Amino acid sequence: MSSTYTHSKKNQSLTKNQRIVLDLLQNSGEPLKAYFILDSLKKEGLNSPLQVYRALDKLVELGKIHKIESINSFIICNNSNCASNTAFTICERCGKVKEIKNKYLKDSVSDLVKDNQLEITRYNLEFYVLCKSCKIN
Amino acid sequence: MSSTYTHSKKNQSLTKNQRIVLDLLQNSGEPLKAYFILDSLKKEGLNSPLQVYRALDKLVELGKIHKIESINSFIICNNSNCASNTAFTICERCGKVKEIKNKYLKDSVSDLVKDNQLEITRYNLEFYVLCKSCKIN
DNA sequence: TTACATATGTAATAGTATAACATTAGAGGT
DNA sequence: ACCTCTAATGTTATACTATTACATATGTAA
Repeated sequence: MSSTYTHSKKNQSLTKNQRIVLDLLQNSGEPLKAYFILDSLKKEGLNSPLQVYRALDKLVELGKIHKIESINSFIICNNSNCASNTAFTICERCGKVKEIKNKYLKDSVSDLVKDNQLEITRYNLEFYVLCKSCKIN
Repeated sequence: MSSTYTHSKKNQSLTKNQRIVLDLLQNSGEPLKAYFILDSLKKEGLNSPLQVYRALDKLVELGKIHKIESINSFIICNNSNCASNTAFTICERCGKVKEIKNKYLKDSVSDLVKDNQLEITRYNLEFYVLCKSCKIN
């Protein structure tokens, strides 16, 4: 078996471990934790935490997924080309996470931090909210 | 010995554990990790992780310190009244963390997220930068 | 003083992530 | 086809971060 494993058209050039982790996150759409991913993919041949973390690290580096720091979870990227800059809303009540899609966000954000002694290389923004359905109920 | 332990004028009404943890963070000014705090305060009578985490939780709740999620560290609050909203710069090279002081930040930030289906209850913003001295060297 | 909420102390354990090392696979050049 | 280099893998062990559970003590207010 080839290790680039081009079973699906998408996610070519990924290795098998990277692809099955990405597929799981893609199919889920929700933030998943590393050890949950490990449990879910035992049957696919993932045996150790390190295998999961290595795949996750690579996928984060490629911008295909993001880590949501405050909940130690990983989620499929909902944009394109946002390997370094991320912004999420997290519902305080139900925990639902959505990636904020806003191509102008980066510029706005840069304006916020006006200290020209430093340059922003990347950012991670986590907004806690009451989501629509939790607001109603 | 009273458990409110008003040794210093500041930080009155805190318990002993809360006060020694806060004092350490105040004197340090840098982000510290929970187990580092534990080691540092062994001689003051802190014996277990839980004692540290309980003090940290309370201080975060009071807005006296903040947790920097992406580095699992805690830092003294550099503002006032920002129990729920935090913004930091973190140098990619040297790791130095600074809290962003900007009383207009909250309004600006709210404008960024224009989806009126949801309301922001709090936020945590982590900007990775090259700090002044790392930029030069 | 009673009652209640909050904080403490302690031991055990759960959850998250990386170090170290040996091995294998893929991509490019000759 | 072969060599070489880089990246990924597999495995074991361990380090780091945080919470559960339970018994005890303290502070505050009726």
